[in-house]
Amino acid sequence: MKWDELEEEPCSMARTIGVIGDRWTLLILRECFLRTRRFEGFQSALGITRHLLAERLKKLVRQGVLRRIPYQESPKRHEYILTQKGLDLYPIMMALVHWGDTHMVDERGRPLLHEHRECGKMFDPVMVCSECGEPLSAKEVHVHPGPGARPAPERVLLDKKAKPKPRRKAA
Amino acid sequence: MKWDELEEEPCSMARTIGVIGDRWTLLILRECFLRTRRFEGFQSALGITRHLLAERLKKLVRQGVLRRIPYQESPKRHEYILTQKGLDLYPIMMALVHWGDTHMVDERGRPLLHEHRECGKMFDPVMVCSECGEPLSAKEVHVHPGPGARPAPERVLLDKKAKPKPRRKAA
DNA sequence: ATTTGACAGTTCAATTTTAGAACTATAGAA
DNA sequence: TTCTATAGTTCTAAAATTGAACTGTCAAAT
Repeated sequence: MKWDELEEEPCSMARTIGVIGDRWTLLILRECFLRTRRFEGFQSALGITRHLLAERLKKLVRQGVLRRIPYQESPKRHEYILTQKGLDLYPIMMALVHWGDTHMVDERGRPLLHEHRECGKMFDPVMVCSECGEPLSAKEVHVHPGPGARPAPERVLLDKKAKPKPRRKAA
Repeated sequence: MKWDELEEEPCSMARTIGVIGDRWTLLILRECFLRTRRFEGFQSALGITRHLLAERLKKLVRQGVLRRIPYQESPKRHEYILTQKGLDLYPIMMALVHWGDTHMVDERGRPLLHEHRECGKMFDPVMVCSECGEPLSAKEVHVHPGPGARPAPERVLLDKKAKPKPRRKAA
């Protein structure tokens, strides 16, 4: 599968993955949220090769996640700043951090704590329903086709083949 | 950077990325949440090469995100089921979908709608503070080192170098 | 006036990953 | 016996990534 194909898929997750779904891009975005703005800053913080960094930054700019803003003339220098589209990635970042905090910490505990300015407390992010405010879990959610739904060709194929499905003696 | 190194980093996000931070793994997990359980199911839904699929499934099992459960003897066949650790990835998945819904839809609209069983309504996921319940945004959150924090070697280096930082004439 | 250093890239060979396709193995069904 | 379904494994070619060096601009230091 080529990368650009992902963005064409009738699936919001696939499209998002097409934009930010690789290791380096996610780490670059982490740095963005930690206030890194310049090429050298990203490079030395991450140890990414300059080649890849240049490429990834270009892509993020092309996608409208970052904006390339001059901060100096002669020689021309630019900073990479999160757009609103980029800032909207925050829940994804926090969700990644929180899962790591929950399932990937060692004896030493969490590397970072997060303080909510509004209430002044250290917090965890919680994902809730926009309608009733209750916390969400996979089992309470049902999926329906939306207006942008299209049958994926392979699925159609599968469905057509969906014969009686012989179940053999269970384990 | 090697993949295993990511899991060693003093950063929950990097560790999470080490486990699920590549295109195919994320797409495989999408299928898991859509109730796909078997090798062929993943393969035909995604069009991933069988080689990579086998590898990714193995890794997810090793990481405790999926469990490999026999559903049939002779020939031995297994299903891949989300563990609790895997189910806990749900907020990440929803955050990815929601960003795509917000920023990557075409004229046709959303490919999928989500219904919350509790309240019966179509919803969007919202990330809120566990302490005060208010929605979160990047600017309201401050980061502090936690018990598991370690100075990254490169950062230390950077800090030492952090000289007055000559600013040249602005743009 | 020349050298040094910071910054933001670009280029290129070597290595690693991924894609695509074919192949293996088991066992029930036709 | 042959066909099909399932779950892989193996192999080569193509693509992506790494590591390291190189380019170019300008300010500051010598």
